[in-house]
Amino acid sequence: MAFREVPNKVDFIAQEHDTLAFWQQDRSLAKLRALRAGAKPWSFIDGPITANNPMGVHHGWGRTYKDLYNRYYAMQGRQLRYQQGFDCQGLWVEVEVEKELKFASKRDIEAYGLDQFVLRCKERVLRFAAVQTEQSIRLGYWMEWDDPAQLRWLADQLAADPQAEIAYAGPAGGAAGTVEQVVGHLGLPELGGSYFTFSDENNYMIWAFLKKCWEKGWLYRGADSMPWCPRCATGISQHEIESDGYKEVTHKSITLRLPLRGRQNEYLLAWTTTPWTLTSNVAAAVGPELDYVKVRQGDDVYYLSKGTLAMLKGEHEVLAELKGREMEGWAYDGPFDDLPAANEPGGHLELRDLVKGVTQSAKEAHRVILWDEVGEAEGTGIVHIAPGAGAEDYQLGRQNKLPIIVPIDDEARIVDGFGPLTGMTTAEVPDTVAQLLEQKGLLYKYEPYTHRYPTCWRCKTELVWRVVDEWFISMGETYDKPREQLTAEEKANSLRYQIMDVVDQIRWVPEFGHAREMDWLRNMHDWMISKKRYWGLALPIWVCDSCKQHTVVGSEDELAQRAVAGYDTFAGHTPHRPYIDAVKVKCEHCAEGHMTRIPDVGNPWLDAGIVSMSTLRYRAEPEYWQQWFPADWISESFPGQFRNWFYSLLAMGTVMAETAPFKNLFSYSTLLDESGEAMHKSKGNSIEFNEAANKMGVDVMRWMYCAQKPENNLLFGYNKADDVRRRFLIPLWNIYSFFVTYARLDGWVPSFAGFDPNHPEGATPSSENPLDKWILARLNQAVQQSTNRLDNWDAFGVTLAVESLIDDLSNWYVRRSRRRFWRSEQDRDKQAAYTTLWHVLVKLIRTIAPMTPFVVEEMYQNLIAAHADAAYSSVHMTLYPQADAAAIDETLINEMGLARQVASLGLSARGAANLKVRQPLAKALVHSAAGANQLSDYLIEIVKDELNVKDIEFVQQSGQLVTYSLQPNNAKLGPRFGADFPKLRAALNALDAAAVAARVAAGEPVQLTLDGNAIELAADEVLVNSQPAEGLAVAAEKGVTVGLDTALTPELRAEGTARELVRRIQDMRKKADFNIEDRIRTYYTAEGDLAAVLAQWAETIKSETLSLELAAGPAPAGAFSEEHKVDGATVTLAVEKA
RNA sequence: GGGCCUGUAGCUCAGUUGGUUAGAGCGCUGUGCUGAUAACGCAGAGGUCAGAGGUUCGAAUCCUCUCAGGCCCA
Repeated sequence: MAFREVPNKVDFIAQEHDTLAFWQQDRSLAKLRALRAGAKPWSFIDGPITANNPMGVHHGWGRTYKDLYNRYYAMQGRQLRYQQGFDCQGLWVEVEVEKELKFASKRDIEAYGLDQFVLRCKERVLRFAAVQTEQSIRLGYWMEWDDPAQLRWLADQLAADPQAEIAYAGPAGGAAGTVEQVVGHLGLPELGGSYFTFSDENNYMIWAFLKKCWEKGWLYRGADSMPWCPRCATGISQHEIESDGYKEVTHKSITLRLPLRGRQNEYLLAWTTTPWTLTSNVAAAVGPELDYVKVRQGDDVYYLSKGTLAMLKGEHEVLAELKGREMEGWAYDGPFDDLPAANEPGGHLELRDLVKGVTQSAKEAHRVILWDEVGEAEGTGIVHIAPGAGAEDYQLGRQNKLPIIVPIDDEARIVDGFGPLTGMTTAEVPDTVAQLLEQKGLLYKYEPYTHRYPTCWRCKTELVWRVVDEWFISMGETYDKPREQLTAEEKANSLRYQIMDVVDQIRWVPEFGHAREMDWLRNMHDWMISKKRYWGLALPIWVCDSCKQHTVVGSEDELAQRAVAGYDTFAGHTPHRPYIDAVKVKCEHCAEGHMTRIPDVGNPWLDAGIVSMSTLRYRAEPEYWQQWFPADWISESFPGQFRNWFYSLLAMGTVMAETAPFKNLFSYSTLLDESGEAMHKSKGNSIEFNEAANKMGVDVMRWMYCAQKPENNLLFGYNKADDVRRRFLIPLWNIYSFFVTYARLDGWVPSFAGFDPNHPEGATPSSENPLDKWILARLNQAVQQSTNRLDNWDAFGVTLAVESLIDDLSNWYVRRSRRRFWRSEQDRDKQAAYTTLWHVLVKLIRTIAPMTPFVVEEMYQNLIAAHADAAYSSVHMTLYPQADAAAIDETLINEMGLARQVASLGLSARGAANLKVRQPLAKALVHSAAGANQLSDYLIEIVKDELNVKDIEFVQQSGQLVTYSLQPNNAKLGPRFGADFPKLRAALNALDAAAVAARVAAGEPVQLTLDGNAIELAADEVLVNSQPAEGLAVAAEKGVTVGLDTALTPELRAEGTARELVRRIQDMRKKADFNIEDRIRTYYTAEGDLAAVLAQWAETIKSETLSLELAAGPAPAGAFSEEHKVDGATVTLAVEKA
């Protein structure tokens, strides 16, 4: 059966949709899985994608890598799991649901009802999981996907009645139960499909992890001063204050006078941009080594740093200078010592544990403390310290055993104990604070100040700092000694170092990933895992109502056993708020106490980090887990993930398995727009995934992602896509189209004797034709390189090898082979050409199948599947091509390189001499300094044809053609002569270059004298360069020189004219809209020389233009006729179909 | 302040273990060729390899410092 016709212009995007439909109808992935069942596993764990919005083109980048290595290892015969996952729990979902419901604060959520709110969160996750599933399928990401329609149906059911009984069929099985229960089982073995981090198993697996941490003593309740969003009423971790979490804000800054106790009319000058924190002032910090000055202004004396003197208003007189450390301990009066909060021993806060042992009140504690970080860039060099209202302040407060005043509640309202300020928000107080200070005579300056200030990454509300209680996983000590000197005991006590050991077991790509993860581990604080919100992992921590002790529950079974009340309310629900909160647990510390779950939910990186356990059935099927853990490979982008997913995977893997949860980690950089700016919806420069897929096509996107060094930022856009299409996809398609067009004309079909469906192109064909041998050598070279590159997670290297091969195929092999395909006789050489090109195409598309799965599938269907009964239905079921090392003829590759170089130089020489290629020339002279300067006859024929010369002559020495210069072979002689190298170079230059060139060309050694000593250099230690002699049509490059004999005989002139006429007639055929194979009749009326040429070259002209007749005389009516000027004479030409 | 990454032609980027005259694509200019494809060839202009110092016979490449941009930590 002949090949199906291939249009040379094709709608790649429409074709991709057809291919998607084919894969679905063919059930290609299921067939592939069946083929690989029982084979050696290749374990990939997909990091969960946040199912909260449609995916972006940056996800496309990562998912392309994931899919391509999955496909590559499937082609290496390995068995895969094909499970990707959705990240489902956490504040990001809450915030979007709040937006949908138009909520302004946490109170709105509580009024709405926690159970309903949690349902809305689950619903949203399911709907966006459906969207992302569709998008990922569009990208060609082969995974065991849930049916998006089914996911949407589940969301609808959840909204209608979560307790309704339903039956549900997942990709791998079915289950029945309430909607809520089914949703809680998504991704589990009985259903198959994507994993969801809100699943029961994921949550309970984290319980097991936390229980283990608890038992080891690593899980503890602590407190921290943290950035806090008053609108979300929750802490924001430092991680979440990204660069765009800052915005330019103008605040009212206050400079105030702090009266020094026991020094009449002397004041510290302190400055702040957050007036509300003055309510909680406890201390004033100075830099110990900073220079301070004592200045007089009127009757008052001020202290401030020397470098900030300019901030003083009005005249001043410097009285003295002193170092900050001399001021340590000076006591002063605080700005709000009249308020109750300043008079409480230990300060004013709920978390009394934090100030255990602190007996002073803030009023009693006010004093100057030292702090190395104090600077003079702004303010007065004296920093007001409020340990309850700032991060560094809190640390300093703890170090100096200061009282702590926490002035605000979770919505940034001033709490009781602050007199007239109580009840106001932090945003409202500046004017009042300034007024009160003015009344007390403490205000020095009150003016606007513009600076970058952190805001909530979700709602852009300005953040405040609060001291709150949170739960932490201890990272352990950071010891001040090299890691290898730690004792076993020290390591056992420190999770930090255990993780570091695990990091060493992993191959990081790029390599600097190792250093980054280590840096993160060295510096990271204890891991805060709690969040005061609603939708997320229910932290399995219960606190006793009477004795206040804590306990941790490690599984659903343990919960059932230990429950003493409220279990009925919870039963049948997923372990989420509010139902889980109803369960009371018996206290193990005091006899009769009931324990209540703390209301906090978990950090979502717990959800993501546990998947190397939860999705691999750690609890239910240890053998299965053993088989698939650790992952062979994981991948995410590196900004952020070293401290997020990579970290949480490592931490949890280390705790649970004491080993690396993955063996290889591949990471990549950031996707930006084409001008290098971050993509932002608000900036209008972002490109939606769907838009990109439907405008540029997915194969183009995928190749663009691959053709990029992953450690560099990817500049993504339509121009780059156009470039990729023109450089890669279109040439590939045109080669294919060319092949099929001619194979159809000739009725050529491949032979499938000894067909192996795993390697459908079969063994390397044998051909006598050097072009065929050459392209087969290049093909196998590219396959070898590709395999090697992919084995090292280097898709970019593959694109380099493949694009170069496609260029060779398109611009040399096919171009040079065209006439072989055109010839009318079916000889051996033509058969060899078909066999070779078909083989190259099939092996090539299989080499790139992991990267551009769509276009190669289309080609495979036509080139293979339609003809061989035993073929697999999809190219993606075949095994990765094996490079045929015997076919890689390096000598031939080099020779062809020389031939192309000679052709290129010849054309250059023609250009320089203004000799057009249509004009044949008698001879080209070639000189190559490389020594073996011969080309086979066949290659010489090619070069003659390319250059349109009658003869090629290789010359050993050609004084007319070139002059010589000598150079030492640095790589060889550098090491041999070392410091004497410059002398050697000078000595070499002093020799007669032409004479040395002759010896070198003959392979003879060269003698010279160096410092009076005779030296002998081997031929390959001397490099002979040739420069074109002046005034000839000569071009030279890298040791090869080509000269042209420019003398034109009348015969050569006539032939040139004939070729010119052929060209004109061909052009007319095109204009007349004839088909390529149409036979025509050609008529002419010409003068003098032209008439003679037409007569003399009639046979050539006829055969080149498919003219059955070339007749002198006027054209019949209806023929396509044109008048031409050739060589200054006029000729009228006419063509008509025969 | 500390860690990591990046800096090569107008733009986007390659550049292997230190070794001959630092390359490609795009863009620009000129030109040639074509039943050769959405093209292609040849040539030209375009480079302080971010800067300085060092190691070396020899540095885009190795070392130190500085500058600029980015990511992370503080």
